[in-house]
Amino acid sequence: MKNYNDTTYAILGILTTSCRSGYAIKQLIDQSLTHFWKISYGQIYPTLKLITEEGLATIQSSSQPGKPDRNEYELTDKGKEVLREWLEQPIKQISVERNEVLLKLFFGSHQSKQHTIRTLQDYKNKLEDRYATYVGIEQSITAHATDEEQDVQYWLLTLDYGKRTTIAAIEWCEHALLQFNQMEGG
Amino acid sequence: MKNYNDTTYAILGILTTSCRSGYAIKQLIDQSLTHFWKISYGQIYPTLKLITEEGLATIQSSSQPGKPDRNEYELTDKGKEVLREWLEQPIKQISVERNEVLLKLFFGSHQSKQHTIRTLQDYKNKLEDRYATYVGIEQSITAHATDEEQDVQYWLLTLDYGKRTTIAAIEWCEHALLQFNQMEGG
DNA sequence: TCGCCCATGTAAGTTGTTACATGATTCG
DNA sequence: CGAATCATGTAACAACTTACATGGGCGA
Repeated sequence: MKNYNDTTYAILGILTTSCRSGYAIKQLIDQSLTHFWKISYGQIYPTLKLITEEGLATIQSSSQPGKPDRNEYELTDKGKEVLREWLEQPIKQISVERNEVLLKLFFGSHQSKQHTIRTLQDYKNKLEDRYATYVGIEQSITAHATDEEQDVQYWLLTLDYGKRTTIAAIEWCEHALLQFNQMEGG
Repeated sequence: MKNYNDTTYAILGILTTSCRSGYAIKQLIDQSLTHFWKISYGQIYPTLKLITEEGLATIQSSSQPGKPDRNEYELTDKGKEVLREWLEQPIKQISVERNEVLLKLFFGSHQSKQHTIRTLQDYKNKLEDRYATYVGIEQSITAHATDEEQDVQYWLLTLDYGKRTTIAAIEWCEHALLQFNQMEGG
């Protein structure tokens, strides 16, 4: 069985939900996967084309009153099989997340403490915004939890991951800030 | 002042330490920055070339007994200035880390619980390995803490970040596993 | 009419990895 | 002599972003 990249599998997975067009896929990602996956249109449309060419999905044009036509994609049996195979494959090596703040902090001795403190405070604020976003997504998922109930518990679990690791990062910021502020005062 | 990408700044920063050749940069990254930054030779050497062309560093060939010659780079005043400017710039939007496990879990309803449990357990093991790696790096930094003492506290802070967020991820795994195992039993 | 949402798509550019090529020295 | 480490570099490819092009409908 041929291998595709994770972005292709992400799109195959989304096509199992009620989001079936390029535009709808982008919306779902921006609303519900944004904490661990992002895709731009520049990837979505070419990938949908590839998926169709490979026989993993079929395309139907659908017209809706008051809105432009949209191309709706539906997974074929082969497409479902490819998705299932990927799901059952063991995970690859976990990847390193590049972190600009840590990179700057690594070279922090070439900077004033004031600047380091400012960077940390800025990071903490951004993390708190992120946490608030997660709570928002959580609420909107729980609110719309009528139709696809089986998926909801999985979606909430991915959010819980985001919340927990974000809290840990915020606590680290607080700890680091305390350390630098003590230096200042001492 | 011209803008470069973060990888270029990472290399400029490393050139402030005792690592001054492409090979030594790669070693430092693999040993001490590996938890939040990775660069391949395919990027290091072209970037060093760029840095030299831009007048941010000068190059001297240095011969050592018993080893091949190496190109040693040294930051110019302009190079130091560019680094300092970057350090003082406010951080950009914090980026999303792509997570294959979360992506699979998001589509977990298309999979058996056994497979989900296996994926989570596998992930937990990998996270525990990662944690052990961090402790190892921490010990080697503390052990070699004689010369560049001012940098050490910053380096340890970046490791603390890695440790804290990894623990949070491990705890999430345990929580998720508990949830699925209860379903199994109940 | 202007701006916004809906909707699809492409081209150019950036960034990065992998695999390869080369070659010296040291150690077993 | 073979393997490992030290050392530099490039070419091909993969992945992804940004900016642009296009155009219909709707509401203020």
